[in-house]
Amino acid sequence: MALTDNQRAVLSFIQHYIAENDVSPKLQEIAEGIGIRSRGVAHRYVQALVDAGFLAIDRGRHRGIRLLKEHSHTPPHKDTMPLLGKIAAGSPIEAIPGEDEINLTDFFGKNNFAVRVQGDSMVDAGIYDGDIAIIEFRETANNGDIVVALIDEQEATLKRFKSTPHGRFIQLVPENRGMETMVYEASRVRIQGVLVGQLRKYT
Amino acid sequence: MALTDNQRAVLSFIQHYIAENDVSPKLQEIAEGIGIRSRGVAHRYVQALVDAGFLAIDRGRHRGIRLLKEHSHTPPHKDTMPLLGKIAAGSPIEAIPGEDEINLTDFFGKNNFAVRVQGDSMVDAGIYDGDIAIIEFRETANNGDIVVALIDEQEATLKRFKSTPHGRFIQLVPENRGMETMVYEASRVRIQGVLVGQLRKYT
DNA sequence: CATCATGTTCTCAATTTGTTCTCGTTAATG
DNA sequence: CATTAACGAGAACAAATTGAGAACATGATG
Repeated sequence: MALTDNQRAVLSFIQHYIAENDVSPKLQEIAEGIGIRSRGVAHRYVQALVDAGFLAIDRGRHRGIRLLKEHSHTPPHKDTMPLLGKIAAGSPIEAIPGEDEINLTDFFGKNNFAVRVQGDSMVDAGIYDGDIAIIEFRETANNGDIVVALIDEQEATLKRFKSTPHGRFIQLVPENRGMETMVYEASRVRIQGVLVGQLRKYT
Repeated sequence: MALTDNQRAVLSFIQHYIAENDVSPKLQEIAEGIGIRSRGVAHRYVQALVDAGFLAIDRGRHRGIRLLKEHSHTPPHKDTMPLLGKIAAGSPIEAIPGEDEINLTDFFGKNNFAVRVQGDSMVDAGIYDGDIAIIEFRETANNGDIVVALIDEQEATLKRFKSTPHGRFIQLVPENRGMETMVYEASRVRIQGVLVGQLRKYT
């Protein structure tokens, strides 16, 4: 039996909600999630999905919806990529399972976030406009690190970090011939993270 | 058995409290922690968590709650990273769950593999020795693509691809002033993949 | 021991949520 | 036109969940 558009929407909403929150949504939330106001209607959809075999419910229980099959549209989402040491000469490349699978957090570490780089101030370090910078949360940096620095609690910028001998001043050095080093009192600069990697995507 | 919203809140509060203070909270503190006033109610939640197997209590003892399983908030293994559009000025950066989580395969695509780049032949394209190149499996390329090419079934190399007008010859162009373009008969060159992205890790 | 703080058990009431209905609207179809 | 299906709103009810606080038992402490 085929599902109606709204039934599919509800199913999808529930799947995403559970993926995100580990618990099922309430009928009220489902209703809002698909843009209606009536709990009763939401219940009707859920019941239809139960009849169709996609869901089960603990009757009466709050948040009592359970997903049944991985009927879902999610093929067991693979999040890794094989890393080949050398491109095998001769034979067509084969991904040897378990060869060495890398993923984002294994490769760069855990306590990180990503930001899209805007501007050309670091081109000479190989960091281009549009690249994604991988930043580790940290509040301190060593001389020579490339950091995300917040200036006057206002402007965030990616620059190479240098501290003057007595630590009174901080230099933020662009890697771009043609741009000039900026110098601030240490109190005006707050380090938000240190560059640990970068991504680039060619389109 | 599934937990109710407040039961989860209490469990989370206890976990955090213990992580912070090394001892379990008293019922009064639990109550305040989740925004209620009644010790009795707090006790009811704790008892429910005991029944569900998350906690144990030394009956009567003050601060007598113990955590059981690492049922806790151990994320199985996170493979994504938050992508921040802009670094929020002012406040410390917070990872907003679901903000925009990227992972390797989402970002670069599916049918890919990774190779460590050896040599400096592409430095002027911003591809450095030691970078990881993300390659999409393909056997054909367009002029201007950066490809992994296998020459004489022997040597694999990363270069920019150009085909001569009639397709008889293939130029493999390094992006490095000081290195020269290589030209081969088309039959000697096999494309193994096209560069779609790259990673760099700073150590 | 005396006292207080804390844990435990209980009842009562309020609120939230799930469930079942009816009603009206719209669109498609014969 | 009559019929049917899908849809949305919302009322009404039952049950789950929640909150307050009294009363008592027991641990902690000087």
